[in-house]
Amino acid sequence: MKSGSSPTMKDVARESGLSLATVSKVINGLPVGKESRRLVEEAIDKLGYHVNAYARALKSSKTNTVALVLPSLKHPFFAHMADELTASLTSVGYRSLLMITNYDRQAEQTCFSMVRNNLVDGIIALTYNPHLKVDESVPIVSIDRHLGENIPCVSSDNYYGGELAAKKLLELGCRKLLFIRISSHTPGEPNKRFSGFENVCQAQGVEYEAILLHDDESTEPIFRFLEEHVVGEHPEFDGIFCNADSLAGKVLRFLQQHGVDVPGQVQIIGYDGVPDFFADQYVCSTIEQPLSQITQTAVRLLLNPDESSIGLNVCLPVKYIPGSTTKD
Amino acid sequence: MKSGSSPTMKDVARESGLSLATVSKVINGLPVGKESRRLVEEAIDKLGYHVNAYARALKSSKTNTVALVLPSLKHPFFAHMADELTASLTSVGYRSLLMITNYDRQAEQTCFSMVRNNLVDGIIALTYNPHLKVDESVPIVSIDRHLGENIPCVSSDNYYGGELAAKKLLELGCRKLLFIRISSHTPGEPNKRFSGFENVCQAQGVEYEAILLHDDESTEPIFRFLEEHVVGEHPEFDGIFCNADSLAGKVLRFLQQHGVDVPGQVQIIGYDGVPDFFADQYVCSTIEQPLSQITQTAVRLLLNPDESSIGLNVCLPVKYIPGSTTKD
DNA sequence: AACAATATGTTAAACGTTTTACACATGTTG
DNA sequence: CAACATGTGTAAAACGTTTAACATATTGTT
Repeated sequence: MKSGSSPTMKDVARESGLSLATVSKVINGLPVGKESRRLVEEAIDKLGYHVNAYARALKSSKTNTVALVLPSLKHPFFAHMADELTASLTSVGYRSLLMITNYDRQAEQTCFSMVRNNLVDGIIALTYNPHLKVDESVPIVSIDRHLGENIPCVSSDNYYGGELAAKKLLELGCRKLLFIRISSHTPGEPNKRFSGFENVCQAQGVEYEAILLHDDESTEPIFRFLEEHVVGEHPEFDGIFCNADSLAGKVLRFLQQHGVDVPGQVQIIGYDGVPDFFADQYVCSTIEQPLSQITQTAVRLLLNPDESSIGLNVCLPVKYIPGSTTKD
Repeated sequence: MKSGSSPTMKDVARESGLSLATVSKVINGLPVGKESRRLVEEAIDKLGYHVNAYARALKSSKTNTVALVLPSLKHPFFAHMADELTASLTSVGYRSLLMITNYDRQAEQTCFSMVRNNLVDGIIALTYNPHLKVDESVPIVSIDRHLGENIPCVSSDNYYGGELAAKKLLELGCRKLLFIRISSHTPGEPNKRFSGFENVCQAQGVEYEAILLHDDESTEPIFRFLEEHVVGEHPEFDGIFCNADSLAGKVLRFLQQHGVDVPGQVQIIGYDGVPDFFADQYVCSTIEQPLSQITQTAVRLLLNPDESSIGLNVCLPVKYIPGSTTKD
């Protein structure tokens, strides 16, 4: 073994007096004589041998690495997602290659191209680019968005989540509902939250209004709307559903600063259900996404594509979590 | 090219009628005839060739990948750190291999062993294990902790941060200070926050007390202490310095729930300076760590170890950020 | 005692790059 | 016109594994 560089299987073979193939077998847990195994293991210990992942990947075209393509880690929901995905992957012997896109379509495309045909065994992605060119040569699992006919997608039950929020608000005595939605320009599963919400309102003949904000715009218009229709003695709306806790947090703060009593006059329900790390509690009443289930399912779907028990598209149950912004 | 598998340099060579070596030169931007370059590039486009990162890494022992070893992404500070580290690395053509340790010493060791001698070109780590065996064969940059004589460490100016907090509280009229510290069992740079704090108090002859909580313990004892010495008509302490915003957030909430007027009766300063994502503002008055500088320095230090302008140990300036928990 | 059958090892050819040493024109110089 | 620098391209040997195909030793069966 040349000093400075690390020991290879060849060195182990020489040290143990056995052949390269035998060493390989020991390393990979293939059947090998008891005595030989001992000799090889001793040599490995003595030399401090570690398998070279790159040589192995080259030969076996198996990298044991999965790319995680996420918009940002500044949003706690995505940060938690990355945390749990990595944990899931680690527990089954995989590594995570982290790629952050900053919600940029070009960057998303770059990620998908970079991993083309090598580098990773699969991709778990949460993307927005509607024209994403996906290469079928690498298995992909998408979160919250359909990327193509054959690409598995896992999401929470957004439609039901929307229904649930509307139902809860009505149950809690609200008479006129407001849906505030911040959304990308891309059609994705989360848009179904609105359908569910609308459906309940219409079925129950309840008045409602919905305002939409694109994620590349300022939140100003929303605040102006609130100022005009909610702030004051007699708010026009007494129940607000926001399609993200982060948005709900801002709405809550704005209303509080403008003297609106939450949940007294107006009740608010958000979506996502990531606890606020600092306060160690939920920011507001919310529809909680089953984050652990989502990540675990994504990993399973990616690594066992044939496991027929899970479908191609998985929709996981959401749960209502009462918090400080509703009367329950 | 066999169908199903991806094209290799060999295929490109055949397609372009040139040799393997020439193709390699084109790919790596080495000098090559104009016409040859064109032919090769055409063939690459036509076949959709992508270089195999593993073969390249094997041959050149350069992976263009850096391991990020962090305790968790559930804590926004670390999440932001991962986000920015990845951005920095991406901007210079590197990839991030994400490894989460969950503050577990064994897991930390596993990470350090896994990357041994291959897999990555370097490690950026924030660890707690005091007995971490580090292998000098891979360049390491440590954050907030000295890992060894030759291992660069980058941190914020913790000592000055502690001083600053004490000075500010005194400036704002506090008479008796409380330092609440949550800490791992490992001696690390952040412990200097206390020294700085203590130093100012002693120099100015101000009364103070410090309580310590290990990060594997419940926060109960702290709450009991607060209940006994702070809650009530006449709080014994009128200025509290917490060595983390997350801790400060909990203290703040506890005091508010028990009727203490913050910042009226008691003022609080935290440490870290990560804005609360939901509220879109700082949780409390705080000593802000220069996160971007930390991450950028870590990356520079890792990739240009010889650049003598940066020292082996870098200590970056902190800043006081007034917030809702102090009177300024 | 002869011969399968089985257990255990070995040899050598891949995997897809990079890179050193070399070959061959072509043009330049004394 | 020999001698030589220069510009371009090629051949072939690595890098450290995995794995098929093969060799040899061991055991059991008649």
